[in-house]
Amino acid sequence: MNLFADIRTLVLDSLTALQSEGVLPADLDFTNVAVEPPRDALHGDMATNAAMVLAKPAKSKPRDIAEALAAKLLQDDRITAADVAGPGFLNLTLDPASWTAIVPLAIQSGADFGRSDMGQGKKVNVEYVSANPTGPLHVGHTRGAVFGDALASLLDFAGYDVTREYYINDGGAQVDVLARSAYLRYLEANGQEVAFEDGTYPGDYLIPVGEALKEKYGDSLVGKPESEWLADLRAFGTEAMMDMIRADLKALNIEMDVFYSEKSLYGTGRIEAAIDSLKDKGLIYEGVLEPPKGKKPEDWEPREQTLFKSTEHGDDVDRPVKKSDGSWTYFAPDIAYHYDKISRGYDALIDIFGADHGGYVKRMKAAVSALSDGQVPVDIKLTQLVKLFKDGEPFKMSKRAGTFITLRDVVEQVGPDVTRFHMLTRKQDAPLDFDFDKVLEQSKENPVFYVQYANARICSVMRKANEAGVDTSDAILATADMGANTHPAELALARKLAEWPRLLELAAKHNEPHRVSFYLYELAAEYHSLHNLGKAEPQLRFWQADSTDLSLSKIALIRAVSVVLSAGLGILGVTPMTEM
RNA sequence: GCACCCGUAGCUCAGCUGGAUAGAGCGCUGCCCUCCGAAGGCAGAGGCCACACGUUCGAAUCGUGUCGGGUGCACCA
Repeated sequence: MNLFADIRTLVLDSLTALQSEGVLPADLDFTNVAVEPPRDALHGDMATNAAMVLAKPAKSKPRDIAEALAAKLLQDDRITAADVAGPGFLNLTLDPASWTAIVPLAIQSGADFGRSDMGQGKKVNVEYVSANPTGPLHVGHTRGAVFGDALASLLDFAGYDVTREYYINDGGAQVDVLARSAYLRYLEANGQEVAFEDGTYPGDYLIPVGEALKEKYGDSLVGKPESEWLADLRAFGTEAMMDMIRADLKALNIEMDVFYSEKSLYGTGRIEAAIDSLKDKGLIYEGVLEPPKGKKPEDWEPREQTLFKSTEHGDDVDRPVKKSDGSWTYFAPDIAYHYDKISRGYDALIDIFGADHGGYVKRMKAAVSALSDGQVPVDIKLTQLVKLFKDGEPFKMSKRAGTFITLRDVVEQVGPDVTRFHMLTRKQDAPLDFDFDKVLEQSKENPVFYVQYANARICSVMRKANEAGVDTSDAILATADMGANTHPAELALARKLAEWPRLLELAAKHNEPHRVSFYLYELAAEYHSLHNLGKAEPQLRFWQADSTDLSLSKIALIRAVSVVLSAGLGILGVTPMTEM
């Protein structure tokens, strides 16, 4: 299915043959031999660097190896030309049928076209969003949510066994604040005037929580000391917030497999067990940290604490797991949480954090490395900020000014599809501009639209053909003769389609779903280009009134484009549009 | 002060495992609708890939350093 992989196999086989013939020495390492699309289409269909990679170990000239390899490769039916170029590149031209053979395959596979087994069913845990359960999700969370979800889908498509997980930070002081804030709203619901001081959450979203509390408790908690209601309200508030967050995620079509509670780690001995595990490795000690250099806090004083020797696993300084009063730091339950993930048998962990957690990466990696004895790789992806624009003007989020932009605000204004695609048009670690007007613009300036438009155009052509009485069902198209697709622009499109399985594996290997977005844009561009050629050259139109066979041949090609667009959009979590 | 991310066309950004003449969109200059959706396409101009050194047959890509921008920096979460 992956033509590039097929040809690479052919190249390796040929090299092996050359070895047995004594042309090449026997002990060669082929791992760096690549077969890839050339940058310039004029160089042919595929290029291999085999000769240059092997020249030194084989102690011969690159061009000599290339010549010998070329002769071997030409014996294969699929290879119609093999030219040595530049320092020793071997440019291969393939029989057009090799490319167009991808079309019926794509149509038969449908939404599964490009699925890979590279993951070999390995268990991967992708943790994302993990926002504190103290309020609605905002735009910053949106990016992490979309990125994490698309990455999870991508890995699933690449053959991994993926778990989508959310870590609920319901164990710290911030849920006490939530409980107190909810209590104020409860008093309000009971007719009292309240003031929201610093250190409380004044957001409107707690008003219904206050009313629900009145519903449940009547006025029985009014005037009671905190000790009588704090624990109950913490649980009540957290649950209410998580309901809201789940609904927010649902609005973006995100569903988690696991919600993991931080609180569930306390009082169960699990934090202690994780720390003990580190202690067994000699990585826990009592000590005093140096003050941070260059920026000495006013109230700094040396304190003896329980520390994790994270420096032994690549961190810059050792990190406290207990505060000086003996209680756990935030880091301790996080260690326990990752210990739990490891013990659940994952082969790899991926954490997606906001950019403001950048300082947390090294210690987390150190912890996982220590806990798993370096056996479980953890990749931590930071998602950069989203800059919001309206009418080309930037505007800032500010809780105080009341311009607190929530995930819900964004999705309600532009819809989940546009939100998701646009958030994936940049690498996750580069800042992203989000202009409420531009993302809705219906022009090629807007990649979301451009890709959707290509699919809509294809569907439109097929509708036209249908109206004329041509059966364009996939069953028919999959058997269409591809021989009529010989024009360079048609072959270019087929070539682009053939890149899909390869691209997908690369995107999955690097944990970079944005590559899918860029590929889809390029594929759409190839399609639009061919579509327009039909205006000047009627023989390139997809729907040929005087020949059903010809029409089916050409429509099969673009149906395959639609299949790949749909599969790619599916990974991004975007619904393909059949008309606009 | 330290750590992490970033520096590619006027602007916003791609660029794979190091590979050939570094790509796209916007903007700019022209052109293409009696014709499958012009919501599109084609062509042109525009680059010291921040800088320096190193590794290499070969560096935008890898390494080190410098400069510039962003973010985070005990006992918060």
